[in-house]
Amino acid sequence: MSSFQTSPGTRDILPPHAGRWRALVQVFADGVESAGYENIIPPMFEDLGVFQRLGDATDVVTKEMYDFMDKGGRHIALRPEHTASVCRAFAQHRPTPPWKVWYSGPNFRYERPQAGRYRQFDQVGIEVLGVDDSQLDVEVIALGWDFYKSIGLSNVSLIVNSLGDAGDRGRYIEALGAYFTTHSEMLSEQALATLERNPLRVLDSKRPEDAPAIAGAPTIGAFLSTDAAAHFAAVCAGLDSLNIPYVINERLVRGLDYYQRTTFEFVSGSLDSAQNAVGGGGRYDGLVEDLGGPATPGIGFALGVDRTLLACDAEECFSYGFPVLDVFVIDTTGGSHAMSITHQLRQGGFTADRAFEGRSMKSQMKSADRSGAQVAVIIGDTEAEESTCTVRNLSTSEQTTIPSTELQSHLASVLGQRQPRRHTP
RNA sequence: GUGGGCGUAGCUCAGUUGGUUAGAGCGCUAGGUUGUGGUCCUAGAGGCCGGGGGUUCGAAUCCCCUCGUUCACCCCA
Repeated sequence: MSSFQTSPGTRDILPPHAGRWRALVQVFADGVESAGYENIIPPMFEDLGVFQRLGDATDVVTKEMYDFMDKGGRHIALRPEHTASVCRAFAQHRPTPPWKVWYSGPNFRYERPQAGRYRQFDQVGIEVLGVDDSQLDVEVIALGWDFYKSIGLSNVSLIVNSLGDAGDRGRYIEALGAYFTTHSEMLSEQALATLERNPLRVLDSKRPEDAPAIAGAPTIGAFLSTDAAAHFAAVCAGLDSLNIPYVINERLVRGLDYYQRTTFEFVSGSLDSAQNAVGGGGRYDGLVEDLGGPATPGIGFALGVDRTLLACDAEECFSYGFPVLDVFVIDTTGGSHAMSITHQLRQGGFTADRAFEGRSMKSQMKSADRSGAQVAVIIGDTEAEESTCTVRNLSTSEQTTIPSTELQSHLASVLGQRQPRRHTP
């Protein structure tokens, strides 16, 4: 046992998993960039106040924040999510709306780790600021939906709801609180505690004993203003016209307090754990203003990278093959030929590797085999003396010896032409 | 924060009612093959049995504490 291990809720993403991870982010980036979204990289920590705007009643703010005083006496917090940072960035830099951005990176929440839940966890996501149009809601949801399709996930369902405008939400929460209070004898102890902080969140309880009370609770639909109801109907109609299947669930309330109007969640049917929500988002029209910016509508979503990959494992999709080399260079004369040949091949655009420490021919051949290289280039005493090299096809075991000067052109004819590396001027 | 399961080699795991020097498979290294991989054979390296305390002549094994991990609640991606 080594002296140090990763801190609870964190882990090393090792190869080959890290390669698959990066590939997933790449697919996401390609998808949203083709829709006009540009990358934003906010800092990993901010003034605590930025995140307190997420809501006093959310656990994310009240008990899960990684916060500390820095040496300058500032109260700092590691970001628990990206949305608040993006809105802070908008308020700070005032870019011209519409501002369409995407991000990818780690977030931090102090929770007890379990399946699909870590203290440092990665999300990819998008945010759009400055557009109040139900068609944008449809675009955002569609981009999330299309991403899951593009990595091969089929067992993901989309759940949508509307929380109405700020006023609707307030009236609904009031009615909900009144209802649960009169039925408090039907609620679990935990649900009663939740009721104190935020009646909306009681709807999230997974405890069976709370189910009857929740089933009889008033639903948000009846409280929507004319505007909010029309907005939601337009979103649903848009999803219909794009043939994106969805389920309306009036019990869907998202975890952060800033959501208004459209909210949605992507749930994997292949994850039997409690963490089956692989992504979620919604509209947050008041957040930029809360952070000191101009009144600006906003909408976005975040997808959990870990959970998405867990879902891929369950559905056996988005498999990742480790990168295969073009060439493995074997040198039994001490290694200096391998050093120069791999360097030249890499400059010529070939992927190439070699062994070190002057190992035996057999050992180097094993390394070549494990590397997955298509051909081995072999330099032994004979080749060194004659300025030749032996090129061996590792799948057919055929090999020929050629003059060293013809190596690159020979490889190009065997493996196909490669683009030489160029240096940016 | 609350509750349950589990910690033995790099990995997956055996280990009898407590009893000498803790094992296997895979992986790794080397040799069999005086320049040639994937199969096969042989050998080798690699363990504070998570950590600390206790019971005992004797503890991987029993007890307590602790740390880690895992699952659920809570909450969330």
